[in-house]
Order: sequence, then C-alpha cells, then structure tokens
Amino acid sequence: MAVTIRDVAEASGVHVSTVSRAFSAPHLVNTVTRTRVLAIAEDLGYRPNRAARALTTGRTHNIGLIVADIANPFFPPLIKAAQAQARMRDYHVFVADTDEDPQVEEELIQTLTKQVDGVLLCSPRLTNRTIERLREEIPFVVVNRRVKGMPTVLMDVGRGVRLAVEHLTRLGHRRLALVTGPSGSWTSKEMQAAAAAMVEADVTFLGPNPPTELGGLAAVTDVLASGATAVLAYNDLVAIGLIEGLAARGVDVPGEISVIGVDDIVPGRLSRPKLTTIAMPTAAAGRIAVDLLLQSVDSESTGGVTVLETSLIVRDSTGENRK
Amino acid sequence: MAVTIRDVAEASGVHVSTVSRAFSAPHLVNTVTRTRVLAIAEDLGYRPNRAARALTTGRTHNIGLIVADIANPFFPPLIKAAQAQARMRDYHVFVADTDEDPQVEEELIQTLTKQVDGVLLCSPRLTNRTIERLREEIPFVVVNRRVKGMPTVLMDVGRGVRLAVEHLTRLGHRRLALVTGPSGSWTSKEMQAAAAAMVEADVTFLGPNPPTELGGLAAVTDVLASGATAVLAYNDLVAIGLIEGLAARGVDVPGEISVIGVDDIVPGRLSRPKLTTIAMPTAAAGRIAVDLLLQSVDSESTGGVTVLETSLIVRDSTGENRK
DNA sequence: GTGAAAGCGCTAACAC
DNA sequence: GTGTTAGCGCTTTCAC
Repeated sequence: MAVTIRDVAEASGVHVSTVSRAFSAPHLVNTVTRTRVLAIAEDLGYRPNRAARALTTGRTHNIGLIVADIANPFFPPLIKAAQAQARMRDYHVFVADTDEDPQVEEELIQTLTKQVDGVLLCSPRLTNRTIERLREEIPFVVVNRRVKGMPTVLMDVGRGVRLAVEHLTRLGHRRLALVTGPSGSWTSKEMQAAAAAMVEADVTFLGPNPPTELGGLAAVTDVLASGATAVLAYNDLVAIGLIEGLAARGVDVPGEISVIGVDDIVPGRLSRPKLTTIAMPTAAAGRIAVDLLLQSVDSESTGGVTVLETSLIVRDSTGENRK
Repeated sequence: MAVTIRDVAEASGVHVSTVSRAFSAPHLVNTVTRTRVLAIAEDLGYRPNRAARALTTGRTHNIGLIVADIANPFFPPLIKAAQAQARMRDYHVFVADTDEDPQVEEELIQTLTKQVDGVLLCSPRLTNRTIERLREEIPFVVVNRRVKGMPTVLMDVGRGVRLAVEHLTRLGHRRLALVTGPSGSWTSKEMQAAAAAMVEADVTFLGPNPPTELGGLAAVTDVLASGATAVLAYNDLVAIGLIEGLAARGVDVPGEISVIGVDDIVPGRLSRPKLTTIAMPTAAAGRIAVDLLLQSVDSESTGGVTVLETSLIVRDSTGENRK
C-alpha cells in the first residue's frame, strides 16, 4: 500500500493529527515541526488521500462534467478549458458522455453525485423538472440552456445573429433563410427570435433539422426553393453540409449563395471556402462555468444567468449578392 | 447529508453489514431479507458511497485518462469510446489535459493516483524512465507509444503507409515526399521506417514539423522543391495545411500534387478536397485500452502490445500523376 | 502547540 | 444468514 499519514507521523515522531494539521491547517502547528514534517512527507513521497479526506470534510475536490457528445467538435474546447480551470483550483474532473440520452444523463448524475462537489451540465437533454429534482442532491451549473433558478452560462447567439444579418444586408442580401436546429434547442429558438426581429431582411425559417452535416445536406432543396441568396445555419456542421450539398448542385458559395454557420469549430476554419461564422466562446464558457460551480459549492448561491458575448468571424463563405 | 447505509439498516431493522452484503455480496444474504433491504434502499434513494467503499476495498472504480490536448481532434473519439467502455464496466473516468507539458503530466498522475485504479496514458510526453517509475504506484496502459514492459495499444501506421504508397504508385506517382512529425513522435518514426522500406517509390523525408496545420503550411516550399508529385503527411492537420499552402501557390490538389493524411479526423472529412487518409482506429484504441487497463488492475498483468490495424480511406485529395 | 479519541461510510473477517 | 468488531486514511473536536 502507498504511504499514509501514519507513516509520516511515525517517521517524524509526531502524532497523525499534527501531520494532518501540517497540511490542512499549517498555521496551527509550530514552524519548526511543520517544516520537518513536510520535509519528511516529501521524502517519503506522501500524498494525502483525497477520497479519505473527503469522507470527513465532505469536499471531494472533484467535479463532474456531463456533455451530450464528446466527439461533437463544439465540446472539446469547452472540456479542455473547464478541466484547465478546475486544475488551477486543485480540482479533478470526471468527464461523462450521455450519448444524447436523458436516461443515461440522469443515471450518470446519480452515480457521480457522491464523488463530486458539483456538476457541470452542458446542453442537458433532461427535463427542467428532473434537473430541479436532482438539484436537491448536488449543486449544478448549466451551460447552454436556461433552467429556472439555477446558475447558468449562456452564449448570446442573438447578438451574433444580428451581426450576421447586418453583415449580409451590407452585402446586398435581402432574402435570407435560417436553417434551424433540433426543435428542443434553446439556441435554435434564440436564433429564430433574433432573426425574426430584424426588419432589414426577409427571413424564411427552414426546419427543424438534425444539427449535423447531414442535416445541412438534406436542407439544400428547401434552401434553393426558398429563393434566399444567403443562409444562416444552426451550426457550422450544418453549414458545411449545406455548402457541400450546394456544390453538388453546382451552386457556388459564396458566388451564388452566402452561408454563415454558428460555433466556430475547427473544421469550419479548415474547410473550403472557409466558413464565415458566429463564434461561440466555448472555452470561456467552460472556464466561467467552473468558477461559478466552485463558487456555488461553498456558498449555496441561488441561480443567476451569465451571458457571454458572441462575435461574427467573416471568412470566405459570404460575399456580395449578385442577383 | 445524503442517505447512508446506516439509514437503510435502521429502516429495515437489520445491521449495516447485512445491507452492505445485500449490495456487494447478494448471495450471502437471505432472499427475503435482501429484497426487502434493496426495496427500502431504493425507496430511500440510497446509493453506496463509492469513495467510502474504496477506502476498505482498495478499488475506487475510477480510472484516469490523460491526454496531451483534448482539443486536438484526434483525441475526442478516443476519449468518448474510453469513457463509454468504462461506464459499461461501471467505472467513472477522470479526464485530464496536460497541455503537452511533461511536468503537468507527472503532477496529474501523482494527484490522481489515490483516486483511481489505473491510468490511461495517451501519447505521453513523459520519458520512459519516469513512466516506469510511476508504474510502481499505479497500473498504466499506454496508447500510441511503446514503453518497455507496459501494456500498450498501438496503431499499425506502417501498414497504412504501405497501403498509401501502393495506392500512389498505382496512380503513377514515383517521387514521393513524407512530411514527418515532431522528432520525438513514435508514429512519425514508424512512418519513416515503413516508407523507407518501400522499393516502388523514391521517398524524400521532409521534417521534423509541428503536427499542425501551420506545420503543413510551412512545409509547402520544401515539398515543391522536392519535386514530389505526391505527399504523405504526418497527420490530417498537416495535410490540410499543406493543401491550403499549395492552393495559395496556385498548385491544384489532386490535379498537380496528391496529398494523403493520417488519423481520419472530422475536419479531414469535411474539408475540400476531401482528404484521402490513413484511418487510425482511435475509438477502438480507447475501448481496448480501457479493457486492458481494467484487466491489468486485477491481475498484475505484465506488459503486452496490442496492435490495431489501420486502413486507407481514399477520398478526393489523391489522383493520377499527370507529369 | 500537540496528543488522544471519535467518527466520516463502508467492507471484511470472525463469531454465533 | 446475520450481528459484532475492527479498521481503511483522514480530519476534527477536546483536552492538556
């Protein structure tokens, strides 16, 4: 077995409680004793057992991060940032993938609950009811979805949509299409609301669609039928599918139709034409969500909504309306 | 506090040890008692505290997964698969990102060690010495690197290279360039060895290069100077950078130069021309690595190398040599 | 400033 | 088949 607090105590000729204090309440122990104990601990390669500590303190120093799909390019930057921020604060993070299945999501939260101080829920598929019920057992922070009374991190896609529409109208586009996402998506609703409020352009809504390349591919016919000269897609994956589908029909992007995505995922930067997109600050969202979570862990904080700015990144998939 | 084993014991009028057994050794307890206890536990919403359990059993039912960079598109499918497999076996997984920093990597292993039964090291940046030393404290499985005496999961990129070269020679290419990766990369060495062994073609080695789009972009001049009509890149990111750089010089892919990548990441499927690539079975690697790890956790298994097949996916970035 | 003792939630001999 | 007891590694009163 690994070296325990008792080994350190024996080696330094003090009681275990003194060793414990040397680590978790240094000011309570004589400087000389402390430095000696710490030195011996270091020497022996002692590391406090966090799980054992958690048993008495009630703080595991772990958090859970639950996402719908790790492999969706939208999430990795968020996971990376959340994990980095957690590490900065001396927390470890369990990452779990629900495969978009609400039942798995609930099960995961349940089994994780005893081992973490809080859970980050990213784009949860659970009902609000269920989330509120589970909230009794463990603090949450929700990302990318609005849940009443719960700390929430949102990205202001509405602003991005306004910027995008302005960008397009400046390029002479008047007839726009919005290829929406899944019907349950908060982001999709926000986009629709923002687009509908714009008077500069005439926007047709096309959807709902799966939030994937295939979703975009399948929407091409409708887009063409709509007569729009510019399309705003639910996300970059859909936008890429759209561009691909248009190319297959011999329609040039941005020559004949302009396309804008949402998210700013890596493939969008790498595909050609490079995608103009509404950038979602996913890394910032991850970082901030962790801060909020740790904060709410030791302060019983009530809900509160943090909204992060989005921005428009103009690349090569948008151009002047030539019709 | 949440409901504990003691609450269940009281509510069911049995001793805690009976409740414990009802969960962890069901066959040792009378069927009637067991079902009653289980029912009451369910009723109370009791969930065994895994951390407390770990204290006595020595099994945390957690594993650690350490990767160099979560945001690198190569890893998410691996993480996803590993996590899914772990969940199937009732394990949770800590995911940590080292930011390519060996020191962070070691620190992470150290602090994780007490909370996990084993660690999955993906493309570790640590020296073999260090890994072997840390091996004393916790079981490892290493992915994507060869470490003596340690269970290892490798992907046979050599085979992929052979398939790629055959594909290219069949298309009439005789002068090839291999844009290598970072000097320390095991995969890069394997690729060089495999390419050097092919007699059908004349291969120029260009590198080392950073394993990124920028690395590819920067290698364009050398590629052009080499006179090669086809290029094999260290990975898809490099290949995409290469294609981009060639396009900037007015060189058409695959019209004038063919390009093949390695990995089969999402952006490669989405970029245009769609990338011909040597597909790395990352999901399978994650799944199998977890199995090996859990196996070695309770069997003191000695090292052993599992090699997974790669394959060539022909898409649109390769074509006939017209020179 | 330090030691002694109790206890966190659970499992694992050992009795009976 | 079930209760008793001890103890996993640690923190936290409470004495002294």
